[in-house]
Amino acid sequence: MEPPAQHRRVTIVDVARHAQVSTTTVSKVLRNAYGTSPQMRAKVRQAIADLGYRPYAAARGMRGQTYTIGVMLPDIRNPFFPEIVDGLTDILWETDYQVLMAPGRNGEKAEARVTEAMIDRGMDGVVLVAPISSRTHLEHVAGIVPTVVVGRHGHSAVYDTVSDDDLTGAALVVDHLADLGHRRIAHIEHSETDPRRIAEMPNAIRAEGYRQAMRARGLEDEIDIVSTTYTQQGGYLGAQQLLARPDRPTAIFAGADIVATGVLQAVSEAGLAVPDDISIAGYDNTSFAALGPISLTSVDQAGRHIGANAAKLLLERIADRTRPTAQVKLSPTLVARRTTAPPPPA
Amino acid sequence: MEPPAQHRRVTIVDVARHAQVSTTTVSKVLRNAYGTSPQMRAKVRQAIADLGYRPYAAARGMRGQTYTIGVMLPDIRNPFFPEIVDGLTDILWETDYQVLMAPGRNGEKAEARVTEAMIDRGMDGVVLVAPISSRTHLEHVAGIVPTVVVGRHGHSAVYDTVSDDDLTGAALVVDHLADLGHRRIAHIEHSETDPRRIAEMPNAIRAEGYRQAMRARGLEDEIDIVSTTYTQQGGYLGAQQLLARPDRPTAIFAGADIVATGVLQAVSEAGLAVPDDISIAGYDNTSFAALGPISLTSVDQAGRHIGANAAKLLLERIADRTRPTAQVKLSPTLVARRTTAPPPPA
DNA sequence: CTGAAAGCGCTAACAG
DNA sequence: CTGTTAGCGCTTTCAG
Repeated sequence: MEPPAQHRRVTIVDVARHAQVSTTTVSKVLRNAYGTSPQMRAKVRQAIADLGYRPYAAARGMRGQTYTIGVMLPDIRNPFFPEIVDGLTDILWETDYQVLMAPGRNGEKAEARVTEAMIDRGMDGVVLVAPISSRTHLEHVAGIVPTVVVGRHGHSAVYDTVSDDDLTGAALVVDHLADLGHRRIAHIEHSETDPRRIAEMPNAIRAEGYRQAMRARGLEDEIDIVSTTYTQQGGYLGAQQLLARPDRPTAIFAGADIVATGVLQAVSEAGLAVPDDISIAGYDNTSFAALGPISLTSVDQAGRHIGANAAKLLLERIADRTRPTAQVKLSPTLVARRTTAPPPPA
Repeated sequence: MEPPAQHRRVTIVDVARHAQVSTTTVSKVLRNAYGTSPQMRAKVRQAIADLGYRPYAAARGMRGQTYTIGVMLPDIRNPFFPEIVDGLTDILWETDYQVLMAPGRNGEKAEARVTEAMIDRGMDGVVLVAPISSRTHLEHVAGIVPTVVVGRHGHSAVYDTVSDDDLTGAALVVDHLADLGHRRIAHIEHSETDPRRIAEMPNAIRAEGYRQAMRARGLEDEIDIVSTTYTQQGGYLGAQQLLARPDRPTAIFAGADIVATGVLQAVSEAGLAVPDDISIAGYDNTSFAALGPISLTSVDQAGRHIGANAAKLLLERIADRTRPTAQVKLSPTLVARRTTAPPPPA
């Protein structure tokens, strides 16, 4: 009857002893595995409750699963990503899996470090949101751990993907602006120079969608793209360039809402009124866009659904690593608000 | 000379064999531990490079450290928290530690789940940002794993704290508004009813700072607090209540910038102009506040410094779990922008 | 259906 | 300074 040593954790052995069964049985109950009688289960469950036992995930990982899912986010400042995380959590909350996130910082080195860290920690699955890493690296990761890639196009035989139809999304914006009467519609993109990634990255596809839509409207001569980054700063600098043009655009299509925030900033500093002097549209329809004083026209890509789909695909793949990969593509919609209006009279 | 089995990880045994040394030696080199000759180190390093070996963190955790630090964030939407994370990462990036984050979702149950998950995964240390859990729970966690609590006041003998002087911060806002000539200054707080937490939570202390400052300016009869939450939605609903008052306030002090976004929304919908009809101030000085069209007066609490301090304290505590706990308190500053101005003439 | 025993990859004692 | 050995807590064969 002596008290347990101050800092020793309750282990499976303690539970087994308390319930008068073997550790194997306890382990089976823990995993809801096949082959335990109801009485055994009840006894074990009681012992677990009595002792306040929780399995040590690190140890479980040595033989089986860690019940941990890693989510790599490119940028924790972009208000779009929380939507995806919410969608993931909605699904995973009901399961035994714990979600752990890490910032990829929009850099190949940082992303490699994060993915390696997740692999080394024995994570059962990973969700990579808008990764910039090479396809080779993504497939390498997916070869080791079940992987879902979010927001990146392209078909892979080893990982599942969930993405938004960025080509269509960009066209929605261009058409909306052209319908309002704009011709000089400029675009601010997140710079992408690697040809191997151009076909896959959402930012590159939005830019391509912009080009195609401009051509479709007979505005090929008005195509005007500034390359910066999907950050507030990127939007600010990009807009400054555009506003300095001799024939400045009457509308700016920012590749992401976070970019639009910087654009608004630059436009306001230039003493221009939105939408009277210039129209602004974003992409992502973050809660920021809906905000009264901002009221930004934006493309909604249903981040929560994206996240939920990613979670489901990941669970399926964890359950069966050999099933064929799936590509889920969701359709965006345009939410027109007060930052877009007909252009000022020439 | 046969190739290694397709999917077996390279282990410390492989490295030891390749370098013709014992696993102990490899382990020591890995940890930069005392007692290895330069030649040994070189040989081992070479073998590690040759084989592309990376230690399996889950296994290391069984005996020693996992080289993982957990960060619990209450709300991944609040743009203030990335600042803290950046500060943490600045320091931890140089070390072997990997930062993994999880959302506490502003709920006691969710927080318990997250802290347990971190403990169960053998994390070497945790940073809890603005936790709402009971002090008992915090001390329980800190008794198991080195812990730094951020943004919560109160002295503990088992965990270190880093916080902002919220009492002063709130006073800065009230004084600023009172100096401009406001008397009917209202405050929107994040509701706190648990008496045990009132003395510790930053939201409660900001509210108290507001009360004290109002009294100090002889405005005790004008004290007007609405209790909601530190979210955009909370700000929106809180402002709607305030604007419906028969004698509506001429200034609203929102307890956080994210709250101010909702306030701006409600004010705009009510057809009021900022700052001509009503002044608005926030707290946190997020990048959103600096934004041109918003230009929100706010209190800067140097999130990056908070994060860096937390990281340093945590590393110190991991190195020496018996050193006395420290309480770092940083001083906020007011950043006056365009959402505050003298009240409209009565 | 249940249990005994081996071992996952690593580190910590302890010898030499 | 280096190596041998014994586990960490759990899951997994494999017998009973």
